[in-house]
Amino acid sequence: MTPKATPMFETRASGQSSLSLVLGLIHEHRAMTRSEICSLTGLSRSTVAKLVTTLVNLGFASDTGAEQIDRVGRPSMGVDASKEMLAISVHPEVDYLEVKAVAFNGTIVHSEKRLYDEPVGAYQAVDDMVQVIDSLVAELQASDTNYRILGIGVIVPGQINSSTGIVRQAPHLQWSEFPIRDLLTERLSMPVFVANDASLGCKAEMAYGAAKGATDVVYMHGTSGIGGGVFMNGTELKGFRGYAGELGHMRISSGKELDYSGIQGTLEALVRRDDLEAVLGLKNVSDEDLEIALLNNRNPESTALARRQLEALGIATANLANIFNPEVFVLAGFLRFLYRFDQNYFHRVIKKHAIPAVLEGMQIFVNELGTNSLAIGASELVFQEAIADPTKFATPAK
Amino acid sequence: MTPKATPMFETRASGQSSLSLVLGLIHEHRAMTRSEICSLTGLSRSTVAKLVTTLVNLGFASDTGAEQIDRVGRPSMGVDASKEMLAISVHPEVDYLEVKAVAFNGTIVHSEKRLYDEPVGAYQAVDDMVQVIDSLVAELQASDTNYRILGIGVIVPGQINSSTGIVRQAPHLQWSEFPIRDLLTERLSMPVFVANDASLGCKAEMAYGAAKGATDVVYMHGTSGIGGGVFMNGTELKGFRGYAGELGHMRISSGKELDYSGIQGTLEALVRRDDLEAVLGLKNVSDEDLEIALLNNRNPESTALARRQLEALGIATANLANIFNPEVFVLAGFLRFLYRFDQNYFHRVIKKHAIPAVLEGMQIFVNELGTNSLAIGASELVFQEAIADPTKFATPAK
DNA sequence: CCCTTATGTTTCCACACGAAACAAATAGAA
DNA sequence: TTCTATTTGTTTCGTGTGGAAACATAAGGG
Repeated sequence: MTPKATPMFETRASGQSSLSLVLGLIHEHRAMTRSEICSLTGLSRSTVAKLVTTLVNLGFASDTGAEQIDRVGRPSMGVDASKEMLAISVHPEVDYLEVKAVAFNGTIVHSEKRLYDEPVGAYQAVDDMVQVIDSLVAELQASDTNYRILGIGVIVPGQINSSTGIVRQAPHLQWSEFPIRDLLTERLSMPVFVANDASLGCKAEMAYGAAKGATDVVYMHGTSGIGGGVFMNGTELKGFRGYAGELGHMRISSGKELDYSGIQGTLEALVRRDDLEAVLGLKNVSDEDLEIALLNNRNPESTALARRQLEALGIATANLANIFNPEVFVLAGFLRFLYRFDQNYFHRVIKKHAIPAVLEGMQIFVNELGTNSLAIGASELVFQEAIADPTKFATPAK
Repeated sequence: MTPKATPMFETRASGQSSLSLVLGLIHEHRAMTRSEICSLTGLSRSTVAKLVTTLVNLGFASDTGAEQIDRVGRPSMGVDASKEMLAISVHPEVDYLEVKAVAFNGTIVHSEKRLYDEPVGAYQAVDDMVQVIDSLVAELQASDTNYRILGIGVIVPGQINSSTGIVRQAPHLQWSEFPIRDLLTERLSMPVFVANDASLGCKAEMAYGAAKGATDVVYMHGTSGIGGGVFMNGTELKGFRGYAGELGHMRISSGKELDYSGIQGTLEALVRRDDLEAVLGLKNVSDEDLEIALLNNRNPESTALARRQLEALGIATANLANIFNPEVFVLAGFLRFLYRFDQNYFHRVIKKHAIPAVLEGMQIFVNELGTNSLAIGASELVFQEAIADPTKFATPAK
């Protein structure tokens, strides 16, 4: 019964300060005027002025001159999100390692890809990451722009516990129980954040893509398996240990087909990219080529298979609609063109299996963001942390 | 592009003020000392003193004398959650209308039940509610204790849009598109909050029952259908329009059995209370009687049926575990004794269909709270609102 | 050139919270 | 009993966040 010294809650900071609020808006809009900030936040002009100047001093934003013409009244002054504050995204895959640098205003400042002929082990991959990032950091610091790096965002194609930063299982990479975050933090001496690839794809689509403006989003990404990301009321569903969103393992049929985890009748077992390749006589082709082949060669076999897969996907989608009542569904990866193959049929299946109430106003989209989507999601991992506590991430400025 | 006058966010109040924080703790603990508040919140003694006195002035708490002996140092002063601040819970069902008054400290101050011989229409039900509540209010105000009523919490056995307060569909009551909240608000001139019964059961179990302390909880309640409630990271999953959590309509089999909504192969179609009654030769018996019959008459037919149902329930649970990665599952209603019938079998089914990571540390419980669980959940609806903004709900005090 | 409108700027004020010094109430030791 | 250590309540004062109001400034329109 001795009173503990450690408080249960952070007294302040739970209340997202106005500084964070404004910084978040600037990041989201990339550029806006002071008066827009006033009307969006409800803060007074005096307060906004103070906040913006501190943000400029911290380096998160830059003051642009008076903008906007053509309206009565004194023109408001513009604020831009910083082009110099960076987050570095790291994406290890079976056959490559991709590293990008994303600025606070969303532009991709740097992008490089190291190809692998054969799979490398987890520790080797970390060595490579460190090497690539170190040389990138050196290069950036040598440049004339005053770049400052806030942290690293790692994109993991597998199950990850985001609070401990340990990769639980990444089947394709063949990593398991790998403490990637701590290893990188130690060797890079920068804040490192780690998340699942589908979750990051969803985050990016919500920020700047198909699900822009929506707060309740379910995202399904088909590669070899089917990964998922779910955001409810604007925040990600993480679950107890951080493994929430394993949508591919949902069982929807009593059939005996096995998925990659050896579980029967799951979505992943019924909707398979390699089956689509096989029926079209293809193997290991790119998404683009598979899309063209599927949409342009409509023969009875491929149509039957696509329909079977669409039915399974539709049942899963209806289930998820009943469970989550999302505003937007986003289909990415090969689900994107499976959907396009016959979207009317897909909608019919959903209508049959979902209760009508949850379908009201629900929208289904395919992903809009292309190759940079994961990098942007990973940068968001870093930036959201910085936005939550701008002063912590303050670099002394030159 | 004209700047809107209405701010997107409430500037303050988004940051749960310390006043709310402390009030929430007092409500949760029912009684605690000032020093406990200090150590739990990390607030300073001076701040806690100020906050507590304002809460006492607002009527949410009462100062008790110095308590706790047997330890060195000046004894800390106690604070009790108010016994006089009330929320009224209203529960319309097919054959009864139940109204209770719950105090801010969790005690049930009043409880009454009006039985119906035959189903009444929605408007008749509202008339009855108003009548019962009006006379209850009169009675409470006549009493010597200085009761103050903060609001009404309505328990709806059906789909409800909690933001608009419109009952979308309540199959048993045969209500549909019924704007119950606005009707009651108008006629009672008190804040009225409305929510689904399963959601309220879950809320109550999380606050004071089987799921106490957990933040990620999935709750399934079996009556005639199967209702669900999901809380992730401490907040309820509502979805876009507020219909999230329709767990009973999850499709888990390709069979042709239909559920109450005419959808095939769903959990609700496979796990049915009336089938259990039928195999035991019963009809319209209470949960208690059905539990006794099921657990004590283990014949081959009932065992086979219960196992089939347990398998379906297990698959559904595994699906939900994959999707949500919850910390705690709570089974209520007839699922409670279906689970008890053979919980080992149930666990085996789950293990077969869920990915191992999500089962780590996951616990399955049956509901602990009894008859007052829904009333407590409904009161929580009102109290949480009051806690979020105590000054708004301040009654002038006598 | 004035008037209206919308914005930036400055000053002052309210409020929430904390730190520090002091007072009070306990248990245990001398 | 008396003194000390310990814990908590109380009071005072300082700090930081944000707002209101008055004023200055930059547009467009007559």
